[in-house]
Amino acid sequence: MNASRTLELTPAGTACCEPSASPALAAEDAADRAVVFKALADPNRLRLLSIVKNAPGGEACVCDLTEPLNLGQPTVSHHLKIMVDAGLLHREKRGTWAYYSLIEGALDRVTGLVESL
Amino acid sequence: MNASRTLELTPAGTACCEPSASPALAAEDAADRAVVFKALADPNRLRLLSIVKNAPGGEACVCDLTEPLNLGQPTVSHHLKIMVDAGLLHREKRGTWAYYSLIEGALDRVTGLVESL
DNA sequence: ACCATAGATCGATGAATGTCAATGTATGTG
DNA sequence: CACATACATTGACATTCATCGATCTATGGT
Repeated sequence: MNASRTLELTPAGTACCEPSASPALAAEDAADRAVVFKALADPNRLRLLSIVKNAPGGEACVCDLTEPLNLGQPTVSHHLKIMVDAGLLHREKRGTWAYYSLIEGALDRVTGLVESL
Repeated sequence: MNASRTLELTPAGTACCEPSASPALAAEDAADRAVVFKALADPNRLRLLSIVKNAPGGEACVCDLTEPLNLGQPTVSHHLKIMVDAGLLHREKRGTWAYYSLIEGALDRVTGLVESL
């Protein structure tokens, strides 16, 4: 129910003052974008993303990810969830395993967020 | 003395185990990229960046930035410093004022970091 | 039904982060 | 020189975050 770039400016009902236009990103839009960059703002998450993206078949399960990063399983699950919530990764449960894959066009959307600043 | 994308893999002297290659981002490379994404991972910094980028003349001083974001001056200075350290912004002191401007090609370099994952 | 495995979720904890008030440092002006 | 202005730096505080151990929830195999 999200993922729609609203692109609204001056939310119209923010606080009390500053009624006129601001030539910047709207606070809400900035917060939305920050969620995505926050998901990329951790070295281990970048490595996870890299492994998943370049994995054969384009997907990897948690058990494949915990060893190369030398992280505990709960930590890896936590990082993956953050990237799923940010709209970067897709999670598919098959049997006992959970396969994570890069969402189609997600990285292009990130570059769009950068270019449209 | 930084800003050089090293692109080295398997730093060769990390810990003790895992001598073989890992098909992921090297830890050091991931850490370097995370610094840039961390600089973008805050709503107020994104708004600051947006204001600076779209400012007439491509530059803005701190006094122009503290009001539209409703933040204190030390906070704005702090955010700007983070983006300067990340290689996104350039700082030039002219008289009493400090003018911040987007570094040439910085955003393109960011998109490069995303695409080369 | 029992057990093993894969993964998510739940606390806890130490580190990093965003924010501000107070102070410090230049630079310009009288 | 004295004073004001623009900004940086410091210290403090509250919040967020990354990580782990322990536990819970499937799912599969015997």
